[in-house]
Amino acid sequence: MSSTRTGARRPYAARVPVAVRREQLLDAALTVIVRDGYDAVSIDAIAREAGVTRPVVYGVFDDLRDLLGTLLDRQQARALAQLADALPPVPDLSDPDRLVADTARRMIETVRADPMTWQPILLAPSSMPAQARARIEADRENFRIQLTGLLELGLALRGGPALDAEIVAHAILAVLEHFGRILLTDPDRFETDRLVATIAGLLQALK
Amino acid sequence: MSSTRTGARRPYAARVPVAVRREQLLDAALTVIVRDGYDAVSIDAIAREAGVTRPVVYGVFDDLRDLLGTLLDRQQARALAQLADALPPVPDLSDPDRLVADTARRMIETVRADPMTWQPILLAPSSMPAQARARIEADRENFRIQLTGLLELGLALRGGPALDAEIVAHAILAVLEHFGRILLTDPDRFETDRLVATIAGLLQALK
DNA sequence: CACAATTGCTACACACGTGTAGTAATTGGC
DNA sequence: GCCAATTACTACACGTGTGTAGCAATTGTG
Repeated sequence: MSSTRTGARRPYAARVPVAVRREQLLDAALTVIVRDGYDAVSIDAIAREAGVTRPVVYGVFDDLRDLLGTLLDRQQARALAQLADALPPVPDLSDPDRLVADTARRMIETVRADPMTWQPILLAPSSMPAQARARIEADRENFRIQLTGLLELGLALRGGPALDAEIVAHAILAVLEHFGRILLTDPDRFETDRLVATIAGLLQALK
Repeated sequence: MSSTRTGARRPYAARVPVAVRREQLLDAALTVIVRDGYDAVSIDAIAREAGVTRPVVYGVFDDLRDLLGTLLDRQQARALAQLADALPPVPDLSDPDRLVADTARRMIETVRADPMTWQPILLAPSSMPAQARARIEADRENFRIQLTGLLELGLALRGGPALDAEIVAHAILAVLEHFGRILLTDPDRFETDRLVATIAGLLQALK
């Protein structure tokens, strides 16, 4: 375990009210996840990262499941808020292609701006607790359903070809997530403009 | 550890030559991975799955890293062989759209036919050993490069719009993998014909 | 400035995985 | 049928994570 050398007493960590410690521990957990991956997450690792001992963590959370669930609540809220900001509140339907391109640009910039929030979502590994995976998956599904609706509308409005909106929504989301992952793992690989330009080109080709 | 009740001697597992045991252990490891995930893989779990004790495993492999590396060799070879079978050996360039649709159908059927092989590749989690991840990623990259070349050729040949072939190749691969994952986790969700029809529709829309 | 509430630490018992030394069962060849 | 080579098992020492009981330091309040 973490340094059980008997004799020298460990210097006390700053005394901090529970509510603050809670946030610190969630931050520590996120840091560990982003830096070392989900596999490295343990009560012990989080305590170490936060500079306290394990009993301090147990004083705030029941166990790792409880802690990660709470973290997910927080990160889910942040991600959804950012996503809502990136999506157009009052879509200007007069130029659908431009609308799509602008929205894509805002989403790219959103991920670039806060990778800590997006990494655990876009790079969510199977080792994540099943409960957490299910909740992320539910959000994803929800987003996909909205996207499907938009597509049906858009395809009709734009006079494009008759396509299976559900499948296309799956495909679009898969592409979004793929490039989201690239933005996280290798941010300099593709410039934002290049990605947006390709989207615009594809839309134009679909006349 | 696994049942250390002293007294009753464990019945001997069938005596088997090393070469056979090696394959059995690889099969056991794959079973554990597919059923319980990478996190559940351990020398102990594999030994249990194979119905032997840990020292038997250590008699065949140095450690877990060695075992998983060997498994990856085997599965990589199987997957690449299946993929090669699915791709057209002598592409008929007279009807590119049909060629793409037929190839897609064969790939879908390939994944459906042998999910055990494809799950560890398509659902490869971050908890996988870095070395193994790197090798799978190298194959993916290789495939993507070939795809990029085909696209440049195809886009020119087909008289489609000028597009960023590299980005489009990324996107296509992301979509392929996404539907591959769906085929594994929820095989009945989309019928093969429906997927192929959507591809055909998209191609047609891109005239 | 003392003291009680709060916060943090040490140390333990337990669980599970690793890797190995020593021993026992099996089995094919004589 | 015996025996030596092969294969498998038991039992141990060790490492790392969990969860908790009991004690120690800190701090703000009277």
